[in-house]
Amino acid sequence: MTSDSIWAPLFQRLKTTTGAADQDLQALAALPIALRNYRENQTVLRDGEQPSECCLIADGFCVRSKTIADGRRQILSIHIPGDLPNLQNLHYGTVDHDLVALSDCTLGFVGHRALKDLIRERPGVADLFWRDTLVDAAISREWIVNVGQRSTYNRLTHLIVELRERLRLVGRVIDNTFAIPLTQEQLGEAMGVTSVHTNRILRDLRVDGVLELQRGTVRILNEHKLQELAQFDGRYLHLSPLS
Amino acid sequence: MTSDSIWAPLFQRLKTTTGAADQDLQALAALPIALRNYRENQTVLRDGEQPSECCLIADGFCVRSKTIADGRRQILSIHIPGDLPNLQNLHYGTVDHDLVALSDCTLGFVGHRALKDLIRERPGVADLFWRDTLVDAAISREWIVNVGQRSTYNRLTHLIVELRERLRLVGRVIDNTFAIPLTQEQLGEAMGVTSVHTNRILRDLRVDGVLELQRGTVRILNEHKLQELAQFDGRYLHLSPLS
DNA sequence: CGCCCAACACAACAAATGTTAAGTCGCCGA
DNA sequence: TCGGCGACTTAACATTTGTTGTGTTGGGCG
Repeated sequence: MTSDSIWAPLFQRLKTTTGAADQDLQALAALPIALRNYRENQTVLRDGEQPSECCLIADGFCVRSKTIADGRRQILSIHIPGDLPNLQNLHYGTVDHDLVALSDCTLGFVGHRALKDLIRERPGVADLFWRDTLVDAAISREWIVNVGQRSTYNRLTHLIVELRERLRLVGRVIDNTFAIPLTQEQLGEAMGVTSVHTNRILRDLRVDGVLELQRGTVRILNEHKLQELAQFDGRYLHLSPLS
Repeated sequence: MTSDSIWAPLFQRLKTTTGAADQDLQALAALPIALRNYRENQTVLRDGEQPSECCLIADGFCVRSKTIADGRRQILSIHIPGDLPNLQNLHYGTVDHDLVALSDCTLGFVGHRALKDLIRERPGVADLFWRDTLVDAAISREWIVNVGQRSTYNRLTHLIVELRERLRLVGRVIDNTFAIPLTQEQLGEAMGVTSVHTNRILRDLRVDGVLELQRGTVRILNEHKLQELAQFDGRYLHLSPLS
């Protein structure tokens, strides 16, 4: 994997969603970055750890998750190529959740020292990163709405539409088909329901001709119905520089 | 209200949770700030708005909330004196939720221009603010866990314990009694359940001798039971500079 | 090739939560 | 002082979701 292809999804996203200056991106691309491969289900960061690097997802899918005392697990966010899932550790030491690879992944690691120096040197980079963490927070808030208020049926479509919009940004949607490499158990953990119930809802969506999910790939059967169910308003993704 | 008392809760929190430099705090206190009073239920920021100021809660309680198409509402976070609930608008223009006063409130408003200048001039202030938004995000993630995985009974105790810890930081807990000025309907909106069910759970907690909630004030009846139910692990609040 | 195991599928029943409806309480303003 | 209204309380019933259990499927690996 070349330096270009490591940074490509992040830069692609930043260029369309922010007014990122080319010099700032070049400065990023010049950072020393260590590539590491993770396998499906491998833990990248563990709750309580104090990492000294931030990671960039170059390829593959990861999730943030938390496990509570009785063993139940909640998936907090799904991360895709171009995401920086632990920028927050630049400002506080301890991760308060797990980061787990959903699929085989390639991650790039950049040391805090180098990042902090770059941020001081280039306020534009600080702005890009800060904004990125704020959009991440906005996505978390919408996730709360999804889990708290939408019916499971609508909830699943909303989750899928959000993921599709984010995957589009980094060129991962082809022919309206895209990867969502979560098992039904994991989808349930993302939605706050059991795998049995997730299975019920997926069957309903299939029977109703809305969408199909097979071996980690979504196929949209009826875009109109999908939109109607998801009630997706993407403003919270802040896709344009001024929004 | 004097300039001191406006900034006091924020400074109190920053001093214990971060290694805030006195000069940075003094620079903050010197910012031009416009006080405005809001009444119970008054909307401070409306979804879709493009504010040109950030606000500081000097006194009172606010909530962030989102309303979906069918009218259901989800409360996303509870904000207390010392909170900066819309710092994110420094980096993207549009608010993607409502901010509503729960009680009569006094808010201080500082213009984006002045804040941005200060941030450029004093990287220490930028760090304080960035960290603040990151802790806000961590609280949102725990909120997802609460709504997604905990039983309603445990969920309510967790919400209450979190609020107590945050209120303690700004000196708003006296004799283990503190304000939580949400109606049962609003508590339900925070937890993703109906007001009827909230009422049931509150009765159970009262009958079980855990806590009582009357006219917006919590009284803890059995601290040990409360802890057991809430399973509260405050690490996500990042209360000390190194955590 | 055939075994094995995780993921998927689905049914029956149990538990949690929502809905609707009714009545009570307590405060504020006319 | 009284009336009204929003918040609280509770019950009965409906619906959603969880639990348990039992098969099936499909792909990796000896």
